[in-house]
Amino acid sequence: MDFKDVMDILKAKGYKVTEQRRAIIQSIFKENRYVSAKEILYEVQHRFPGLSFDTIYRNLSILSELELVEEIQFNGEAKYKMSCTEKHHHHLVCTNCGKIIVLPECPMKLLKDFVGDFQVTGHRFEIYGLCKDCQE
Amino acid sequence: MDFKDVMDILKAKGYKVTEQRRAIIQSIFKENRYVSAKEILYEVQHRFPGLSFDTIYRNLSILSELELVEEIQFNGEAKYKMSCTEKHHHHLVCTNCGKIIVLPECPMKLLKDFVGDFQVTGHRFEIYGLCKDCQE
DNA sequence: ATACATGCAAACAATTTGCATATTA
DNA sequence: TAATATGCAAATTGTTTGCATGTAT
Repeated sequence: MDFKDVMDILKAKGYKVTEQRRAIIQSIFKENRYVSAKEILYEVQHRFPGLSFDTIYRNLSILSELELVEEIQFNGEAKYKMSCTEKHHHHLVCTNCGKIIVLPECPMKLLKDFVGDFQVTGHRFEIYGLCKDCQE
Repeated sequence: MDFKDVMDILKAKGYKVTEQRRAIIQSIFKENRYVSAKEILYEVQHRFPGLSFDTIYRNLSILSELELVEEIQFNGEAKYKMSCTEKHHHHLVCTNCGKIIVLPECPMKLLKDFVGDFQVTGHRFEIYGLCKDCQE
């Protein structure tokens, strides 16, 4: 899944291709890590000085609805990256810069038998740390 | 670790034992699940009609600092439960009422070899679902 | 032309802070 | 009495919404 695929999905759903939308999505794609609305704004404002948070949030909300982005909370602030479409997997996440590394195993296999009478709707597994560059 | 232990730790750190603090901490203890600041307020306001969010947040912040509570984010809202002191473990969490069940395995054992040059500071593993009572 | 997008300003909700007063040790 | 806590009000931060205008189809 690349930039063009995402835009095609949006088009197919009736959403329009605007300069701002392209810039926002490209900006998220460019980083292989989780970015906040604020980081996206700073990035995109170079080209679109008038661009504001509403537009970013509205676009993030559409992308989220269509599951085209993955969302994570870092102390009360949401950060986003484009969804991976490879098979189900988990991440090692740098808590400083948001950088991610894909983990090779899903731990759910260990736990199939322990959910009791819960109706499982999802799970989250993330390892946090500092990447090489952020270890100062 | 019970209520008295927590109060003793606070006392030892120079924090004072007030009626409100006791009520807040007791209210979190009483529920074996994650509760929000709002839920704590509603609970405790019966006995302390004047009690306000600032006091709850200030207390949660102290408890968090001392790692006496565990925190989780449910769509932008923080929820808390008293820390478990048993050995390291993970939870099955009901996304509707915050109820938790302790899981018997930590998946980190599967993944020791894959962290590369990350300096690991922590990990999170949670299974989400609906508990029996919330499946309507 | 019509529907969807944007930008502005204003609204919101969760959380935090300054300050005067009250309470604990 | 000295240090910490509380309550109030107001500020802050992240996010959302109403509305008029602009732009893509």
